[in-house]
Amino acid sequence: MSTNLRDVARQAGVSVGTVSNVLNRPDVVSPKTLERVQKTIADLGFVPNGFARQLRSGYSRTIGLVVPDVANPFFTEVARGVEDAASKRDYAVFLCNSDESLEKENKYLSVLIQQQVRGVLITPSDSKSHQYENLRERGISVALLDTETKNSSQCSVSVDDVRGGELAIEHLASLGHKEIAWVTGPETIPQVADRTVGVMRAAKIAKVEISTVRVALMNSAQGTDAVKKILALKKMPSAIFCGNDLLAFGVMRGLLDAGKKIPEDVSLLGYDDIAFGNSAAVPLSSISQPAYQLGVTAAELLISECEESEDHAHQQIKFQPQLVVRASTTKKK
Amino acid sequence: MSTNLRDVARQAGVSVGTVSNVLNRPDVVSPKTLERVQKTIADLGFVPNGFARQLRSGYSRTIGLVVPDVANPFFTEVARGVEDAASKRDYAVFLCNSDESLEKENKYLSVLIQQQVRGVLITPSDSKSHQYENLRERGISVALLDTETKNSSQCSVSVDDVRGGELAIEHLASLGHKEIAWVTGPETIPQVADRTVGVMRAAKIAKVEISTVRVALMNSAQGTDAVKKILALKKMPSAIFCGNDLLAFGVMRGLLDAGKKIPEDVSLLGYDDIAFGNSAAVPLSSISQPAYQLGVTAAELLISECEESEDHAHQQIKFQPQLVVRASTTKKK
DNA sequence: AACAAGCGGTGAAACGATTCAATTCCACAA
DNA sequence: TTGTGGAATTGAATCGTTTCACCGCTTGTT
Repeated sequence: MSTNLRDVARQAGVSVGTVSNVLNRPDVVSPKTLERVQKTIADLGFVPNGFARQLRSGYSRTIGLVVPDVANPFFTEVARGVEDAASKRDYAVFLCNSDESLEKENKYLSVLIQQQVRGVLITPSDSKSHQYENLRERGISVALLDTETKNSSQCSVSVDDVRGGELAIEHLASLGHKEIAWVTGPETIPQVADRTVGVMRAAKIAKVEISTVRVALMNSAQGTDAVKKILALKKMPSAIFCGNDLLAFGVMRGLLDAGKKIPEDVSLLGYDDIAFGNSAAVPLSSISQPAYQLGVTAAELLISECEESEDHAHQQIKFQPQLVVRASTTKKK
Repeated sequence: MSTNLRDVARQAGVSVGTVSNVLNRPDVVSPKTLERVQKTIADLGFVPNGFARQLRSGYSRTIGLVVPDVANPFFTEVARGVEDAASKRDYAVFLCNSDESLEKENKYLSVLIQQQVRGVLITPSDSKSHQYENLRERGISVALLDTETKNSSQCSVSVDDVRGGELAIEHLASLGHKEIAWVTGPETIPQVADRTVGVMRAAKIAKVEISTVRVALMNSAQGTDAVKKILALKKMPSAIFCGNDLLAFGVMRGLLDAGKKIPEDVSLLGYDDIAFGNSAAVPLSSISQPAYQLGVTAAELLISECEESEDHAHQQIKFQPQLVVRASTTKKK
């Protein structure tokens, strides 16, 4: 079979304990021995057996990442951030797509328990779920990703979605728009709910009228469908704000197909500022979130929680969204 | 700490062997004992330690997925396919981004060995690498993803890149283009090399002149940079074919910024047919690959290889690319 | 010379499951 | 009563690490 510690020890003429030290505490081994053992390890192509290591030490070096859908460019960026940060700390990442289904989410959490992950980074698909306590009881750290928590007994990394909603409406209002359509997904999604809060708050202050257009899934196809509903509104809005860029792309296509000009006839604003916004038919104005940074920060926070569990102070980090103006929004005529 | 087999055994008044049998071979245990032990397990909330189980049995239920970059929409789709298929079989997936660096790739392979994955799905960043043999010797199955292998001793799932290159040039030639720029990455990437073969073969037949413009990384930024090189060519080509859509988006932006009209001044053709092609400034014609299907098929193949290692027949599956014509390519004036 | 301190290194005891040869149990036949 | 065979159960060995008490050896101090 594959070579093990004992083989290396025999070959290098030392004890297994010493080889283990070379691996885990190189500083306590004499340089001469260190080098010899390292050479043997390289020669034999030895890689320690993770199970045995973890069995003995009680801890794995893996974390789970549960997101609604990596295919959503925002989460793709987040995932890269998580992966890069974890890799830097020599952690491996399990990728799980919950598709915003609580059932799938729970199934994945069970799998992650079985895999004995050290921690879990999760974007909950639902605001209330008790499963997390179950994980904690088993000694698995949990940190919330792209979700705020009022509960100070856990870490969270989020973007201020309320502020994002405000920023959007403030921008459109400042351009003179008084009737705005807000195209978004189900309110059960925490981010959606928060953005709506911001939208409504800013609308009240700026005396803007909001027509909410609800879609079931926040993807491009549903955006195109939503255009029919928008065109059927009693009064055609002069600006449209979409819950994310995917939705906005769909809306853009629907509008263009319907013969509307952007931004001359209607201004369009997205959310997430994904990379393709620049290359869109009309370069898309959007609310930018630091997705990659979000992932990196979350992973670092989670891992440090895992490793210093004693004196770890839970942190709730909140990033600020930013308005990025491109060609799709302009002054109301 | 958490309860273990011994605790259960003591509590139920049986030996650890019996408890293990209750878990793994309930049929050999007498009904009376079975029931008693199961009740004890439930009472204590006992969950077997996966490490110990796997250490002894030698097998895990995890696979590794190594791709150049999940942030590339093509691989994002592939990853979703892999994840969905693996999840259906109760396997968990480790996500690894090699960034087309052999060094990173090898580092990740070591990590995967440590994690004792059952199999690895990899898109090699380099055509020649011996590390895979190393994995096989350790009993880890390896299947090639988006890469063909002439070696019938391993599974591979790929798309016919040579044909893709041909399709592209045949399309452009049929529109009357005689000078075509081929914007692509390093030939060390197998897909790139194959597409080039197809390009050259079709060009020869159609009597088309190809100017190759090489970039280091196949992303949007480098596409924009490449435009300078294209504009500096002795003779401006009437069509540009890009190694992937990301590159094409960059080229598109560069061309538009330089005042060129697409497709009137120059036709532009991409590769991968990613979802945003439709929403681009000029809807992008492209060569489409069945990315999600590729991922699903690869994962199923790998897992079946892992589980029936004895009588497993290695398969090399090759999908066919398809031309998708949108607005960015047209007849030469 | 005696002793302490420190460094390198050793090897056996965990970790928590699975496995399997050995043992006990029990019913039934001789 | 003894013997037999099969089913149920046992418990020690095993997987490949990490950890830790302990042992020699060298060096420095008094």
